[in-house]
Amino acid sequence: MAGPHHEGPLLKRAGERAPRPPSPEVSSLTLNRLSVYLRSLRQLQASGESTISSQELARRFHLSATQIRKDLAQFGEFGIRGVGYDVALLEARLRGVLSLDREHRLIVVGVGNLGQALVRFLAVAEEGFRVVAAVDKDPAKVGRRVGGVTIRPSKELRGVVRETTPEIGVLAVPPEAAQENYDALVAAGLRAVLNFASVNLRLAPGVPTKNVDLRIHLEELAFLVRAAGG
Amino acid sequence: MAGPHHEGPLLKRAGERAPRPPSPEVSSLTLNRLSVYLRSLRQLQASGESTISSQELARRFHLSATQIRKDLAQFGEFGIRGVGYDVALLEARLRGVLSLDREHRLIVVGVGNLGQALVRFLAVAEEGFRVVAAVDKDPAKVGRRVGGVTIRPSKELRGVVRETTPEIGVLAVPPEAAQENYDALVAAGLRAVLNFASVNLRLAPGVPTKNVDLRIHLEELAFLVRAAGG
DNA sequence: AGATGTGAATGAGTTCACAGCT
DNA sequence: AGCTGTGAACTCATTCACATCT
Repeated sequence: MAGPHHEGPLLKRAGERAPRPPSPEVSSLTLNRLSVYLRSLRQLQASGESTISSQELARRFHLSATQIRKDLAQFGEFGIRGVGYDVALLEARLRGVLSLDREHRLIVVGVGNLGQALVRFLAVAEEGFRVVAAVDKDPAKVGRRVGGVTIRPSKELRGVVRETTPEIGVLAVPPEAAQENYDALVAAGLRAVLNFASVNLRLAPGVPTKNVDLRIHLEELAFLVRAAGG
Repeated sequence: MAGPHHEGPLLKRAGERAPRPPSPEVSSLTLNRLSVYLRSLRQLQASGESTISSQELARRFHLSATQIRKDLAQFGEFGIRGVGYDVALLEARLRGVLSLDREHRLIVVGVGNLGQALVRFLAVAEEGFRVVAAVDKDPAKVGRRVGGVTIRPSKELRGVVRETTPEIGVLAVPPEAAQENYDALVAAGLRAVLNFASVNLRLAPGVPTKNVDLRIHLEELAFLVRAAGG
């Protein structure tokens, strides 16, 4: 899982002109590592490094050199043999692969504790993603502004989506409301969903969905603490 | 790896008297699915079901029957051939396996947007886990109460840990402060860490650590949206 | 010389298919 | 008869080892 359990189908196609035409499906694991590589490259860029080998990248960020090369190989040839990778170039390429060269618009559904924190967090920190709308069922919350957006009623979801054209829905409602809100997001035309509710959603085909479940992580740690002799 | 990148080592040992003495290491994937099964069983219990087969469990919650049986097999024999599983019994067993039969104490480090939401979320919603302390570097935040705990200064971490004896640390500080705070948690004797900062931590051996990285999930969805023809 | 990119080998995880119990 | 529990087959992921290029 990252989000561990059931997730949306993975589909093909890589970076636009990258020499990997009808490549096979890319795994979630690989994609998630690309994000990690990208983050690491940004850090290198910030500290002025211009070139790096897979080995050095691995050493500095606790990764595997072979795996870096294998992962990158799925999207093209980005390095120079005998030299390594140009930091700025690889960074740009990975951004292209992950389609971070354009902005992704988000709508947050459910503005409780978590939803509110997510709106603020995303509003501030997350370059490449922008919260364009938020809805909540509770009339008391409607009209309030959070992190630059005004909360609208859940019932108007469809209209809000038409007006603000988000492509990714962020579900932060209580578990019992998750499925209906998920279905509503799909019906409204959202292209992907990030789900924070602790439920096994019945997924719509063609709408990639990732689950983030705090409780699952805590329970894993609870097990590991005891397994380690706690 | 569900939490995608580097994570702590997995260790052995299952449910106390379960007939699986020195079982091999349990994978993160299996553990995370156990959490899902447990959640599903709770729901069945709530709706009054007393017995269920792996097949029916799979059908209702979009899981795999074989996988349920294989996962459970790592910890003992919990079912009755020809019949299925006793819902209440299996629920109790899984809680035992995951060591949810006792309370796990948490300390939250960093009480910004996310940290605050986490404290409140955990304070309210998460049975089996309890936030016993929160610390923050910012003197302006110190002394304020959030979700039942009073924020204390990060500098007093060691003392706070001695007083409140948490076993799991929840890291919700900015990326640049993550490593030092992680190290401080380890030094203070925490047994596990749930990290929300976007960094590749240099992990302490013997301290299981899970990363939850919002940005990684969003980037995966960004890729998938385009791959699906967006 | 030195690093990439990659086929082959290994390992991990899932699914199949059925023996064995109730 | 029906469902669990599990070895065997298979699929997916990682690592090895080296041919290839600069």
